[in-house]
Amino acid sequence: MPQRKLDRSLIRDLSIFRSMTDEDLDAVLSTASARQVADGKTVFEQGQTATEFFALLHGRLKVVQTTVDGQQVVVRHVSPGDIFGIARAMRRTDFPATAIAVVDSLMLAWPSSQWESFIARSPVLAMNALQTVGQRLQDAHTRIRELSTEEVERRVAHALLRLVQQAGRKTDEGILIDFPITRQDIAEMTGTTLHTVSRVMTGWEAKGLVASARKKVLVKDAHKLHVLAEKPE
Amino acid sequence: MPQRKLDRSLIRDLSIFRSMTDEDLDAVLSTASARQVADGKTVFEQGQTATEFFALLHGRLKVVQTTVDGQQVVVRHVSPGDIFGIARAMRRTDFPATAIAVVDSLMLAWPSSQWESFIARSPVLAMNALQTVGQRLQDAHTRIRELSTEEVERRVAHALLRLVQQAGRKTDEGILIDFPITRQDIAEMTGTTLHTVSRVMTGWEAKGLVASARKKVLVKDAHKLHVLAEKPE
DNA sequence: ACCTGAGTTTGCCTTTTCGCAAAAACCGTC
DNA sequence: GACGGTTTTTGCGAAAAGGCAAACTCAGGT
Repeated sequence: MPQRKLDRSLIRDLSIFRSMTDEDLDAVLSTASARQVADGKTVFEQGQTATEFFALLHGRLKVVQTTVDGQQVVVRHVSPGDIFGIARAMRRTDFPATAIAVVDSLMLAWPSSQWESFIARSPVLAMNALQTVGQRLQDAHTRIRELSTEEVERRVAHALLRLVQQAGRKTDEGILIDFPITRQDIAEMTGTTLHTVSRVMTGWEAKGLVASARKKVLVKDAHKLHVLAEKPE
Repeated sequence: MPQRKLDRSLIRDLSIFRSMTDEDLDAVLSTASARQVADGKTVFEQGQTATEFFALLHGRLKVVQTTVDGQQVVVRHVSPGDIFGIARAMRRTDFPATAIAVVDSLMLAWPSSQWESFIARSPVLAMNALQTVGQRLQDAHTRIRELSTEEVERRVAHALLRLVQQAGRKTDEGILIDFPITRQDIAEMTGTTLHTVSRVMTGWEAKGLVASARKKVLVKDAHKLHVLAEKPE
C-alpha cells in the first residue's frame, strides 16, 4: 500500500483529538496508517486480539455482537469522525464485537500500544476519550430503557429517528438514511425479528410516514414518527 | 456533622485510585467529605445538577432511571468500592439517573469541579476512570444483548447470577443476595413485570434452585441456574 | 431478456408475556 | 396480638410478538 503523507487536517476535527496542539497532532499522525475496507468486509472480528484502534474518515460501519447460538445484535453504527475499536483503552485484550463496513470505507489505524503514550503526551485526550465512552454508555442506557419499557413499534421508531440523526440526508421526498440498511439490520438494532419490522414499516408506509425500498429507508414525516415514538400508544 | 480526619486507607483500595502515590491520595482526600444516607433515601436525583461525585464505602445503592410515564429501570447496583455519580466527568451537567440507598450507606463526596484537577495531578486516574466506564459500557452491552435475544426466564437467571457475583454471601443453605431486593426490583433489572418474575421464581423454588422470602433471595444451586441461563431452552 | 439469489411481504397459528384482579403471606408497630 | 401496609402469589383472559411457510420483488450478472 502506498504510504501517502497524512495531513493534520484529517484528524484535527475529530472530537477525540479536539484542542490538541499541532505538534501533538503530528505526533499522533506519525504512528497512524490508512486503511481501506470494502463494503461487506470486516475491520476486526469479535474475539480477535485488539492490536489496533481506529478512526473512521469516510464511509460507514456497523458493530455487531454475535451470541453463542448465532444471533446478532447491532451494537452501534460508526460514522465518519468516530473512533472505534478502543477495547485496549478499556483494558480489554480482545475486541468484544465485529466491525463490518456497510459501504466502502476509509480509516486510520494505530497500534494499540500507542494509546498509553498518547495519553501521557496529552492528558486532554484522556478526558475526551472519557467523554466519548461516557456518551456511548448513555446511549446504551437509553437502549436498555427502550428495550425494557417500550413495545416493538416505538423501539423501531426510536431506532429510525436515531439513524436520521446519524446518517440522515435531506432530499425533496424526505430524509434518506444514507447507507444501505435491511429489515434484518433494523431488527438487530431493536431486539425483534425482520418479520415484525417489515409489518411495522408496511403499516407506516400506508400512513405516509416512511417510504422504503430494498435496503433503503426514507423518512417522509419525521415529526409524526417522533410523536409515535414518544406516545405510549 | 462532625468532621473526622479521613484516612488514606479508605480510598487506597478503590480501583479508580489504584497506583496513586500517598501524596496524591492525601490531596484527593483533602477535598472529600463523608456522608451517611439512610435506607430508602436518595443520594441524588435524576435531572439534578451534578455538583458532586461519590465513592461508596459501606452499604449498597441502586441507580434507577424513570421514564416519562413513570416506569422505572434499574441501571445498576453500586457496591462498596465503586465510584458513582461521575456524570460531570462525562461532561454532563445533570445526573441521568437517581441513586437510592437500599441499606444504610456511607460514602465520600467530592465537588464535581475537583475532577479536572485530580486528572491533572494524576493522569493514571484518567486511565482508571476510562477503564471503569469501559467496564460499565460492556456490562450495558451485555444487558442489551440479553434483552434483545433472550426470553424472560434466562434474563432473570442472568440477573440473579450477576447479583450473586456482586453481593453474594455464602451461607450453609446456599448463596444469599446480601441486600433486600423485591420482585419489582428484579423486574426492573430485566425488563419484565413483577408478576412474571414471581411466576418464574416460584417455578425455580419448586425445583430447588432458589429459596426466597420477602425481600430476600437465596440461590441454592448456582450451577443449575447457570446452565439454565445459558441453555436456549 | 432471462436467471438467480438476496431481500421483503404476508397469512396463519403458536407461544410468550402481560394486565387485571383478588387472595394470601408477612413485617413492623401501636 | 390485632391492624395496616407492603410484598408476593396465583388464576384467567388478552395482547403482542414470534415462528413457519410461501409468495413476491427486484437488482445485477450472464
